[in-house]
Amino acid sequence: MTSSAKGKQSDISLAVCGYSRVLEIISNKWTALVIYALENGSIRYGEMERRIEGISKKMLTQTVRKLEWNGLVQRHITPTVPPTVEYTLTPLGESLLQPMRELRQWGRENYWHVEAARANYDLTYCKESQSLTN
Amino acid sequence: MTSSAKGKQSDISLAVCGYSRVLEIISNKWTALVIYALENGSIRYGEMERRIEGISKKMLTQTVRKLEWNGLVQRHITPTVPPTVEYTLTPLGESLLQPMRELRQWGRENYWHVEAARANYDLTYCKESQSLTN
DNA sequence: CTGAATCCTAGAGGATACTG
DNA sequence: CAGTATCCTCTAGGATTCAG
Repeated sequence: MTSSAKGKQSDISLAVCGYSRVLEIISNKWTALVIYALENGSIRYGEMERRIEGISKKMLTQTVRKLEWNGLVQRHITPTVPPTVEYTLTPLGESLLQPMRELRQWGRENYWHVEAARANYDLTYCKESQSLTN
Repeated sequence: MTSSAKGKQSDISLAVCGYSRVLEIISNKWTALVIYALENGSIRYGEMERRIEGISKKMLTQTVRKLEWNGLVQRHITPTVPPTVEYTLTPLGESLLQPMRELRQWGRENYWHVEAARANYDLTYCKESQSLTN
């Protein structure tokens, strides 16, 4: 529609695309897992660290800070000694849960198709192992 | 539920999480835009290049190849001179459109909230400019 | 027209040590 | 407990050139 008559130029742009805006927010390595950990309610820093396999303090803090910066997560400090810090999804963050759940659902249902396609591609074009796999 | 009685150990894992599996597929810089370009049917290489603002041949080819590898896109070559190459979403690729549209919709509706949250965060914690913005 | 091959840089992310 | 601060590696992605 945009390119109906004359204007055949680029109509798809990183800066404008809604996909890209969301991906800019959730496409980091650990972001989805942190949201995942928060989807059932508030949780403390240490428990997130324990629940998310393989995450380091640095990456956890960095991820959770960016989420807070984006307004998806609320950080609440109780000034005890030692400190107690609770993280919670904001309403904005919760509104993202539904679309993300659908994505997760797609992954659960279809990932085996993806793996099959990869195996087939490699077999077809590479004969033996590797290619895009390694 | 998984960690009800005793097992308080990590129950969220990159290797298993459905989110992460999907993100592994669509979280590259140009992937979403390429799928976007394909959502209304087959399209040729050159037209994708023209429609997607700022993409280079290298990245277009790389992105589209990975999509093909994952079974989301079908590549069809007509051996004319010069060659004609058509790209089309496979049924698997089309099945991803719905969840992605919801993500895009979320972005369109809520991105301004995100920007507002960022501005507020920066104002609160940094007084002046930069922080995570730069 | 549709790529492949090189070279290069910025930044994401890991390992480790230290702290209020 | 909940982080900071450094240092270092690795690779996604850009620029450019060549080719069937």
